[in-house]
Amino acid sequence: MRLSKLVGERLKDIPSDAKMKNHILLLRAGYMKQVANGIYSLTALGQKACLNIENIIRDEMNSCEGQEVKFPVVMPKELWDLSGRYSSIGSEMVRFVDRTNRPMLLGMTHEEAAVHLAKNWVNSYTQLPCMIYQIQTKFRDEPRSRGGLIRVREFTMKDAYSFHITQDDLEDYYDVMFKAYERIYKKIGLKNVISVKSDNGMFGGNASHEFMYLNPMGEDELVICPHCSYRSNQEVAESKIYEKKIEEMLPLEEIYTAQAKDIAEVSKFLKIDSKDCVKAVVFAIKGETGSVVCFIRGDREVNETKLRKLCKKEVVPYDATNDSEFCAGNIGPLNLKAKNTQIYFDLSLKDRNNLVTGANRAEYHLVNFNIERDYGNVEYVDISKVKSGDLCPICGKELEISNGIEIGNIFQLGTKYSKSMGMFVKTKDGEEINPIMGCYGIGVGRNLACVVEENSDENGICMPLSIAPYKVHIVPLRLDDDNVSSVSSKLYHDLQLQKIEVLIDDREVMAGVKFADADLMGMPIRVLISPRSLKNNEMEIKLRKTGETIMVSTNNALSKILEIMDTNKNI
RNA sequence: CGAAAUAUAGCGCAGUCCGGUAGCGCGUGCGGUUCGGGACCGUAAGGCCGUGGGUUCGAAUCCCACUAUUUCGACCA
Repeated sequence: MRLSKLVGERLKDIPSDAKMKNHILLLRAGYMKQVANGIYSLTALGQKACLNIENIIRDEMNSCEGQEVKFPVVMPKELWDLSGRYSSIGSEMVRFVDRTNRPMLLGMTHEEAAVHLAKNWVNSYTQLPCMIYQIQTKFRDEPRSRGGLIRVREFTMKDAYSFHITQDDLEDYYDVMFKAYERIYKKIGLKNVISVKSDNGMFGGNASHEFMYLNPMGEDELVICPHCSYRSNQEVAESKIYEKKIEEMLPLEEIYTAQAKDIAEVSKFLKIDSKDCVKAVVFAIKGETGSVVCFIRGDREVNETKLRKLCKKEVVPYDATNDSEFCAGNIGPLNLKAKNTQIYFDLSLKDRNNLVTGANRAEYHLVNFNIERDYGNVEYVDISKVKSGDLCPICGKELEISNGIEIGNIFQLGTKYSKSMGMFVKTKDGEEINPIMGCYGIGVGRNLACVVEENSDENGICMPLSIAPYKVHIVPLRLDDDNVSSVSSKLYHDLQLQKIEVLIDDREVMAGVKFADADLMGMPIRVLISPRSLKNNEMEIKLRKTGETIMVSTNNALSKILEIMDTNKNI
């Protein structure tokens, strides 16, 4: 490709909308252009990089006996009614009607399509296990996209679906996919990746893991044990937070606490540790009247995912300030007047006494509150977020919290979809069962964004060889020099004959401009051809990532480039 | 969906307070001098000032509504 013809402008200024490094660089280097909120066009650079990632994924899926298929982007409502997800998924799914007024939707995931495709020709255990996958556009009407390709509404993703007779068989295959994912991240140039236990969310099912690219800008909070293998998404993380503090019970007393409302104010007012306070957190139930009140130790936060699972309702944080049912700022278990309320006590309150809690009366709190003595026996449940310094549920040592970007996930679905959609296979014994399913996703663009996040410097992107849109970037200086012109165009054609993707900077501009653009776009191998080096019949090969420079004779340039590409798969 | 900000040339921005027919830098075309890290000189093109309404002799500027984008929060496989 001739750079002068390459569509997509390179920007000197930082686009004012971009915050994350990958977003800034992909825009500045001309890999993509925003069309609308969370919707981008890719240029040839962006598309080639994505295709390279897709092909790495494709190879790995094929090596796991996957069969590449293609599901439709648009599906009829009835298909999704079978699984119940047409109604259970909210406005992130785009719904519309076709011209005959038939309700349709845009695919945001394809479990239903996968079962629909497989159910009619998979009838016997002899056909299982099998896996089908696709690489295709998904649309999710995200309420808030951000970070360039990190979180978008329209994106390309590989999604795979496997079918099994037994749970053991699924687990074996799950492990095969787990390892394939690890190879994929390594190949595309992402090192800082870990896997964590995750929530099953709208998929339902049993075990699931997310692959996380560790990054402080990541939207997911991860709980990691540095001492053992425990790694979990905060949503489902557990910890030992049990800190007994049992003293002689003192008499319950109502005291004036003025305007002190939140835990920070109350503990400061009373000069006590926030761990000795009972925090009340109120949630509303989506689509229903009534509320959920959680009591938790003052220094801790409620994990909404855990709470949702526990009460089996969609709960959302609720501002009780103007609700006369509650005396906001002074809510406590004792004398709580609110009706139609579920109450939960977090484990963090167990075996602690002489606590401070709201008196359900403005400007008053109770001190020396002892749950069993003053309120009664309660069942303590785990609804707490894990905090840094909590103890690992496996090894008991201190946990750490990190942020990560989800770059892939694998789920054990169980029979949720095969059952609801009536897919049956006959076992060896002639029994008809619903096959057990797994599903496995990777977002292509998000992975590209993470690769750029990890592989860049102050001058621009350092594309890994494996996914670089062009492997070699020829930079001829002084194209008005006949020798430079002919030597560089010969190398250009020779590389093309070798089927190597090559970019040549055929613009008659100053050296600095060419260098800056080459750094920005980030092709891994740069070949500099100039009158100066040609005097010695040489050209200069420079590796973008390491800065390493190799002088090579004109005759040996091609073979040297091939050698570099062969031996430096990791540049 | 809640809070805030922004919207002027391809990109980055000034002009808005205090109304008088739009400017800077980069980029782009042309001519020239340069040219191994974004060089310089000259010259030219490029804007319905987000959209709609209002006030006014006159609106980028004041008022109202809407829309889009961004940030924070809510939400989210």
